[in-house]
This record gives sequence, C-alpha cells and structure tokens, in this order.
Amino acid sequence: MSEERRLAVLRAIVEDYVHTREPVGSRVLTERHGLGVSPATIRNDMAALEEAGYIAQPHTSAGRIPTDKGYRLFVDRLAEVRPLTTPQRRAIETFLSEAIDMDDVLGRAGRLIAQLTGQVAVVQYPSLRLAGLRHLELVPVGGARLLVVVISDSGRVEQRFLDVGVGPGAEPSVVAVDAPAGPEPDPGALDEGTLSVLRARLNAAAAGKGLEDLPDAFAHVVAGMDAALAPLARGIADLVVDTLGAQREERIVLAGTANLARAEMRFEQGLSPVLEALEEQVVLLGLLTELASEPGGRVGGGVGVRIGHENRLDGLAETSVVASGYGGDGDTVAILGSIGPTRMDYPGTIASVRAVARYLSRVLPG
Amino acid sequence: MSEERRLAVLRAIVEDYVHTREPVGSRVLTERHGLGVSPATIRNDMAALEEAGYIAQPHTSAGRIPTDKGYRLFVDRLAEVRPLTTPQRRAIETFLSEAIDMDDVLGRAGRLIAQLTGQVAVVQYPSLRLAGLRHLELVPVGGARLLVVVISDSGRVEQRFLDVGVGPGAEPSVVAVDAPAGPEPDPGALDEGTLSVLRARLNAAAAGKGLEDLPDAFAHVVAGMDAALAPLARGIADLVVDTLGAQREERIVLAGTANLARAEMRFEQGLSPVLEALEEQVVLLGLLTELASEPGGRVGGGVGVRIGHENRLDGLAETSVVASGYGGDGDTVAILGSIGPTRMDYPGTIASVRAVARYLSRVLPG
DNA sequence: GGATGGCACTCGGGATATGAGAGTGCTAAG
DNA sequence: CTTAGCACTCTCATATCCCGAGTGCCATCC
Repeated sequence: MSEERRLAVLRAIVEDYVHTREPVGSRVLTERHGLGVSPATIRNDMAALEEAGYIAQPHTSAGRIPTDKGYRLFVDRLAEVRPLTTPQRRAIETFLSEAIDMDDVLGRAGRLIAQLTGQVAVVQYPSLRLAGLRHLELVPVGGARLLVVVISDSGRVEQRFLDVGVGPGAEPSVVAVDAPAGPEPDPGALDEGTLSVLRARLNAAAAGKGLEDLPDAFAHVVAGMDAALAPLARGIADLVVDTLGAQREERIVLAGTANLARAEMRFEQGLSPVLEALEEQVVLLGLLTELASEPGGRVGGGVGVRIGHENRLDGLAETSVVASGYGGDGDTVAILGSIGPTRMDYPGTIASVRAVARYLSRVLPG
Repeated sequence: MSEERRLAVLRAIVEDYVHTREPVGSRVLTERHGLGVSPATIRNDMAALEEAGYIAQPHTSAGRIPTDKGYRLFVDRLAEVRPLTTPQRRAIETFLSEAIDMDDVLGRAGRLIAQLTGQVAVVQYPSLRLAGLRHLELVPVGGARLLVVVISDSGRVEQRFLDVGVGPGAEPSVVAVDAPAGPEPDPGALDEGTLSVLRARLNAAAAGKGLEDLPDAFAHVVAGMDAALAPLARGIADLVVDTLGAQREERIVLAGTANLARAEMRFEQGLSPVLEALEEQVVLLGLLTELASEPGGRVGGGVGVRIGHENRLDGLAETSVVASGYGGDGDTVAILGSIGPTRMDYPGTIASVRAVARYLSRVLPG
C-alpha cells in the first residue's frame, strides 16, 4: 500500500472528476489512467483516502469525488504547473495592449480571465497610491453641487461631489430634492471667479508637496482666506485629503457571469447563493484582500487559492477562488482572480490568473 | 359578447398570470376577479382572444397565458398607472442623495431599480456632453505612456492612454511587451518640463473656446511649436478632440443579476441566453438606445417598453425591457431600465424606472 | 504483506404505468 | 347572449420496477 500510489490515485480522481463531472469509480480509474493495478487494489487505496478525508462518495455505491481537503492536497502537492502556450500569452498581450484607458484595461483583463478559465472573473480597481496631488479641478454642477476632480501624481483620477452651503466633511448631506431642475442663481460661492481663486490657491499650495504635507499646506491657504470663503475651501481641502488618503478602493468589476449558467456548472444549491455572493461587493472584496495577503494557501507566483468552505462566505461554499495580487512595482495594489466550482481546472486557472496579473503589473502605471 | 368585457378578461388573465405564474383557467378567473359571469361565458371570450392572438395555451387543456401581443395591449391600454408610495419615493431620494460621486450615483440607481423591481437593472453612463474643455492634464505613467485626463465644462472626466513615440491618433499601437518593468529613461519628450509646456499651451488655447473651435485653436498651438514637440502635441490634441467629440459612451452597469436565478424567473430556455445577452454590452446598448429614441411603444412619462420578441435579441426573447432616458435638462443623455421576464409587473416596473429616471434627471449635472 | 479475483449487497436513476385534476370545446337550454 | 352539463384531453405527481455501476469484504495468490 505505497504512499505514492495513493497520492497518484487521488490525483487521478481529481483529474478525472474535473474532466467528466461524474463520480469516478475504481474501474474507470484503472482503465483511463495507467495505474497498473487492479480495481480491487484501487478500492483499498480509495478506502484509505476516504478514511483520511480526501475523498467521499455522494451516496453509497457511487464513485468517489474529491473533498475540499482532497482538492487542497491536489493543489498544494499534486498539481503540475501548466504554463500557457506562447500563442495564448501573445493573445493576452495583444488584447490588453489595445486598451484605451484604465477602465478599459481592467475590463479587458476581466473578460480575458473569464474567457481563459470559462469562469467568473473578478478584478479589483487599483487602490489610490499614496501620492502627491497633481491637479485639482473644481466644476460646478447643477444646483448647489460642486464636482471635485483629483488627479494624483500616479495618474489616478477621482471624482467627488461636494454639496456646498453645508458643513465641510466628506459626507455630503441630503440634497434638497425640491430644488427646481437646472442651474439656479448660486446662493453662495459657486461663481466662476471664486472657483478660479480657490483652484489656483489650492493647486499652488499643493505643488510639489507629498501627501503628508498636504493638510498643513491646505490649512495655510484656508487661514489666509476671506471668512466667507474659508468654509468652502476647508470643505474642499478635507475632501481632497480624504480622497487621496483613502487606502482601499471599493470598486470591482465582474466578467463572465454568463459562464455560471453553463451546463458544466451545476451547483448543488443552485446558483442563487453564488450570484448573491458575487453581488456583495464589499464582502467579496474582503475575501480577495484576505486571500492575497495571507501567507498560507498560496501556490507559486503569488497566486492564492481558496477552496470551497475555506471561503467564509456560505454562498461560495461550492466554489473555489483563485486570485493574485497585481501592481506596478512588485507591490500589490489590487487583486484579480477567477471564481468557479471547486471542481475546476486548477492548474489552468492558476496559470491564466497568474499570466494576466503579471502582464497587468508590467503595464500598469507604477 | 361585449368588447369591454373581453378586454377585462385579458387584463384579468395578465394580472393573474403575473401573480401566480401559472396558466389561468376560466374558473379561477371568475372566482378571483369580479367579472360577474360564468366560466362558460369566459371561455367564449377566451376563445375569441386566442383567435385574435392575445392569449395562448401552452398545451391543450391547460389555462391560457398572455402572448407578447397580449402584453402589448395590456401595457398600452389596460395597465393602470400605479405611482410609487410616498415612502418609496422618499427612500429613493435618500438613497441616491447619499452618493459620493457619479459612479456611485449610477451604481446606486442600478441597485435601486434592481431592488424595486426584483429584476435586472441596467444603467448607461451619460454620454459626454458636447461641451468645452475645462482642463487638460498630462501624467506620465510607466514606460512610454502618457495618461491624458480631460475634464469638460459639464463635469465629465475622461482618461485616455497615449503611447508616445508612435504616430498620433486615437488608436495606440501595441506597446512593446518586452520592456522592463518600471519607469525607464524617457526616450523622447516625457520629462516634466516638456509636459508642463504642452499642458500650459494647450489649456491656454482651449480656454473659453467651444468644442467646435477647439481643433483650430489646437492647430495653432501645434503650428507654433518645435518640430520635436509638434507630433506629440498633435497626438494629444487629436486625442482630446476625439474624446470630447465621441458621442456615445459605451459603459453600462448592471445590477441585480442575482435576481435572475430566483425561483420566480424560470425561463423556458434557461438563463444562459439571457446572461449572454446581458454580457453583450454593445448590443444591449444598441437596444436601449433604439428603445429610448423610437416614438412608438412608449407609455407615459417617456418610458419605453419592449416585450419579448419585440427585442431583436434572441437571448431576450423571453424578457421584456422597460427603459427610460434620463438627463439634465430634459434632454436624454443616457438610458436606464429594468429587464425581466415578459411575465412581469409592468405597472410597478414602469413606475420604478420612471421614478429613478426622474430623480436622476433632476440631480445630475446638467 | 500487499495485490487480486470473486461475490453478495446497496442504491440511484431511468422507464413505465396509473390516477387525479384541471381545463377545454361543444351542445342544448334558459 | 349567457349558462349548465358533459365528454374528452392532457399534464403532472406518484408508485413501482429493474438495471447497472460501484462497493466492501473475504479468500486466495505471489
């Protein structure tokens, strides 16, 4: 009862099950994989594997299927890395290099992963790097609202609404819903001249400053201002600092949700829980972050794998997540990955995720 | 065999079927709706309605279900408008007014519609209004790429990558994939000084100009430039004009896809075709545009309804789309809507879509 | 001691039969 | 024009059966 053969049996079970989607019995195991022993022998090994919790049978007298634990062993020790083919790599590079802007890059990355893996892809927007302010633009928009556009040195662009006339702070209060449509005579300080002054002073104050120096620089500007303008200036300054300092970016893009409905993806519980989990972007984001940052459960190349119940989310109990960080200079600024049934092609998925992550890291603004 | 009663029967069939999701027979029709006649009478009416193509029976001796044509008649002439309750309106306003920026507004609008209708929501990003250039920012990003940020007078912000060192034009060519990661010594004209000059001149040239005057203004700048810089300047100028002039914005956001998997939504063909159709954003966008712009097939308040096969998309043959334009000053700048099974609550869906569209129109930068 | 062949046993799932119920169309009468 | 009665049709749910795949165990062999 050699240990190696038992592992070989487990690998064969995983590969066969992933391929056929049906519980695999001792007979087909000996036939389809060159194990060189009889079904009876395999049965003994399978009994041992089941005892150890690596495989299970859906019901008595059916074939065996791998458990989460079995997949885990497979991923950690048995899976052979299967690098992408050169044409595949080339296709990735071509497709991504055609992107027109950042949104497009991430959208394409998602579609790419979805297509390569046949599963759902999830791509997190890169967090705003801690970087200086490159330009601040103020645009008045309908009513008493101001659009504050922040462009950082690293090339990130963020927009925020600011309700004027109310107190400063990042949380705008409820806008008056009864206000007539269209621009109205500005009650306060929204005329172009004022805005120009504000914009010029704030930009000048921020020029060349690092993020840590911004609050002081802005405070100076605010202090040297008319009493009438000071509150507005302070509101803007706070908003900018807040925006630049916000570490995590909450947006993620999904792609390939249609793959969930494909016949290959029969989930026991149906796909409602999965779809619901995918819509809980905040939770999903937490999962990804956790996954990318934990030292354990990772395979080569910075790719992390969470299998079945290892995901805390109930909705993803029947799925596995393969994710990798990506980012400009080797440090992870965001995460992207693929989500599919636990019965997935792990080597292929890992290779695809890694390839796209690497390419993104290379091409993204550092 | 009064005409009104026949229509009443049709209305009752639609309402009952929408409610119970089961073919409705003559008996329950008389019981649940106060029609005041016997089942036999109803049967005669139903025979006539079937003859006219408004209803059909899934198989002999089952109840009747409305056809697309039947729904159409219902929507056009029989549906009673059912305005939202005041608390509902208030919830919409509160939830949307908490949005932090444009992305957030549209995301919230989508989730709102999805939740109100229990269906899939689709929200198109507003097209870039034809407006002047407010500010142009140039940020060098890793390698030979330039990030061009365009802020228009109307508050729209667009970002585009531009590969430098290659010809001008909006289509960047394939970036060299073998380039080492990280910033490299700029081969051409990407140093800060040069960029400052370019930015200053281009911004100055554009100040106060309308969109139509931009090309000329930029051409002047380019003409007065060093031969070394002229190509880059022209590249940027072209990109900006192209970006501002692009009429249609391709992005849309979806929300509530999880609703598709709910038990209430059993589609004959399964949901694969639906999910696939939803992923074809370009086609979907075409559908929405068409829907919002056609004069026919609209009900009150600018809301358009497409029922079943009226959608050209095969994947949406079993679904109806309820959509409305929205936009700042009464003119439609983008579209939003809800997609669900043809057997949907039309009055409720129409009311929800209209309410959100109206609120967005009122609150969005004009 | 591990590998193998034989064998009785279990169980899921497909095919078939059956019956109940809902609904219809038609006809004749009010 | 409406209504009651009636024979007919068809779906769906239930029950039953049977086949085959697969197992566990035991005796045997190398």
